[in-house]
Amino acid sequence: MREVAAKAGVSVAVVSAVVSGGSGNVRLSEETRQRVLRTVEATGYRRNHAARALRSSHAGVISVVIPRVTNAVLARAMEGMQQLAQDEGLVLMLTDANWIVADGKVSNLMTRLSGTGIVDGFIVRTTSVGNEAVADLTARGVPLVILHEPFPGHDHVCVWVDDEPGVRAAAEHLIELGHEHIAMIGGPRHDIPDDAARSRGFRAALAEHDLPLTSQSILAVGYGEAEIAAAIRKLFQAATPPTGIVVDNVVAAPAAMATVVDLGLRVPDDVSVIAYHDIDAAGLTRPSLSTVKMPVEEAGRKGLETLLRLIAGEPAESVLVSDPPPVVIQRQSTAPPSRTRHRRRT
Amino acid sequence: MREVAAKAGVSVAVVSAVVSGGSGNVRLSEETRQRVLRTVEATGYRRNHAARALRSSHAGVISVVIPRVTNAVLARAMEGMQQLAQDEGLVLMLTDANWIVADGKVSNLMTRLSGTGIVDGFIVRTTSVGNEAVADLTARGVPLVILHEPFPGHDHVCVWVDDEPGVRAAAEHLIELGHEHIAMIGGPRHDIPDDAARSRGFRAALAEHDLPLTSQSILAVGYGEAEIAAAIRKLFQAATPPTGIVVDNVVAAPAAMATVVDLGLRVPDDVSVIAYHDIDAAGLTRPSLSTVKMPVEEAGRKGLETLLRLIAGEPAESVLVSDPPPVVIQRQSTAPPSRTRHRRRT
DNA sequence: TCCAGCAGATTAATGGATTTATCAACTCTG
DNA sequence: CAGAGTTGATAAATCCATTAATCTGCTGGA
Repeated sequence: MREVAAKAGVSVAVVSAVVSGGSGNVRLSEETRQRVLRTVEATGYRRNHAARALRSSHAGVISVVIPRVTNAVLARAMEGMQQLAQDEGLVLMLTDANWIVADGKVSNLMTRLSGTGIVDGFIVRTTSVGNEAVADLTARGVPLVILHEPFPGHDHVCVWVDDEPGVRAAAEHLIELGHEHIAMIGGPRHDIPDDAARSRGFRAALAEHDLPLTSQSILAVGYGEAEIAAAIRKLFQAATPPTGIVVDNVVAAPAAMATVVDLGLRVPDDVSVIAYHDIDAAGLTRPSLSTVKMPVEEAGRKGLETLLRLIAGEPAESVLVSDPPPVVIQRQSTAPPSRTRHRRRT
Repeated sequence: MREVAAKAGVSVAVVSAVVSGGSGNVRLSEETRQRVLRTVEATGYRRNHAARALRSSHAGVISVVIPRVTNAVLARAMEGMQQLAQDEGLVLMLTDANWIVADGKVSNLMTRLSGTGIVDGFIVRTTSVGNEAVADLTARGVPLVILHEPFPGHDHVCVWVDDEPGVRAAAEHLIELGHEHIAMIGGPRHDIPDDAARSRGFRAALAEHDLPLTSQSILAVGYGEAEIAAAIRKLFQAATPPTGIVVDNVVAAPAAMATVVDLGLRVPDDVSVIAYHDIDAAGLTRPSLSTVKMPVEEAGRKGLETLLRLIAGEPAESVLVSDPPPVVIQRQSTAPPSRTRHRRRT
């Protein structure tokens, strides 16, 4: 910058003002501005952000940590954040949570990023409040927003879509089609206690239509292939297997569908399947997958908005985004139950 | 840091040495070390990375920019990078290329990150050398590695898997099963000129077995759903439609399979499909997808390794990783061609 | 004519960690 | 016991951009 200033025949303060778009009480004539800009171009000057961050204690970078970067639902949330980030001149930095846990102890990312200067705050997706990293960060007073419904008994700032009406809409779709035996599957075990939103939504839908709810109706098993497969098999070993299944997250749907097919059942003829959350890929399977579209982009945007408030030192509260409301997107995987139930081939 | 130094009764230089693990010619007694560490703990001191980066002109952050963060193949590459990053104490920062292109002009990310201080270098996935951002960065002398085979006539540093034997293995798998009419589909148009590795691999396999290669054998259409669908339809409008298809990237497979199914064709009975690159999700479709597994993790790791060399100012060359060699993973989507060809239902 | 006011620009302090040069005190060695 | 060598630690320069405080002309109004 000193070099640029020298070549342009001005002081560094002027260069700084030009480059950062007018700062402090430094006023510039248009002519000087242009001359400096030309010099910047000519010298190939690049602003040093470390220095900028140091001086202004504001890095302009937000770290987003999610369990799997390939998760398409969270990618949609990030798209929402990105719109706002763009407007605010912020950069989003995505990290897979699995990358930052080494030998059971939490991260690198902690030690490297939580310090001042590199990132201004965190947006984290955890399904468990027990997460060490999150506890540590909040304890240190680092601005942090969790993409999840609020955890009862904890005062983390949480922003996410409202799962209850979403899952309820999924269940109601099946009920409206005429299904009477409906089960729900998926979700990290600790994420679906009896009072969690998804569970509530599912129960509410069934209760409202006087449908039976057994101990087998809700299987919370995590998103692992093997677990999902086992759960599906379990469902169809029951005396009255379901004719409709709500998969509580679309990312668990492939494993669920595969198992259903492997059991010799046809979708939707023998079983209807609807997944919670909508992603593009749902339209590309055969049968394509009916889903419930949630305001995930909006939640992402709201999450960043909330984080920015936190960073600015303003008070911020947890929010459940419910606008626009859940929309059922019917594709090929849901249909009225057939009269003649097919028997499992094996 | 000054505060910590004061409380521990030492100078800031000592604290710096303790925190950064011994630097310069500052020697420490074990006793002092412990005392400082305790003070750091007690005061909740967090190292300011902006200052650190400013002074040492080394941020410890690598920016990875890829077209779609949900791309599972690239996620595998990132896992490879991550191993090395962990060892080196580096942080990887992932950004979706789509997020950083605003109004057709390139980015935010450019202006924000390419300056010194925030990131030390870039690993970029582009399939086109025309990419403005890449050209700009390399012109500015920013350390950058492209995840792609080398672009003829350009001297970018490129690291990737060797597509030629990979695609050849895919085609040979079909040939070994007895297929004689084979087509290849997918890939950005400009990514498959006649002499590109994938094209070469495909041609080589066919040539070696004296199989016909027509103008319809290789359709490079990009990864868009609609384009893929149109290409597949085109294939089956031909006089002698293929009995085997190589989809040149597994991320294009869902759209391809969906279209095949929609045409009333059965996989693998009527058509065998094999995809280039292996991802976990390939095992979860029904029929599950045969693939060719490439050393993608290794390429990712090698890419970062090369970037680090560049950052250190050492010379670095483009590399095509070919160890371990391609492995065909046969699942349900490939089988010998059936004698009695099914006709398209519609 | 004189001064207030303003446009346009400069000076210099600042942020926090790193690192070289330097220093004090102590231990050997011949 | 003098001088060399070592250990343990400090002072101060440095990295680069930001910005509050200041300064210089110049213009318009009284």
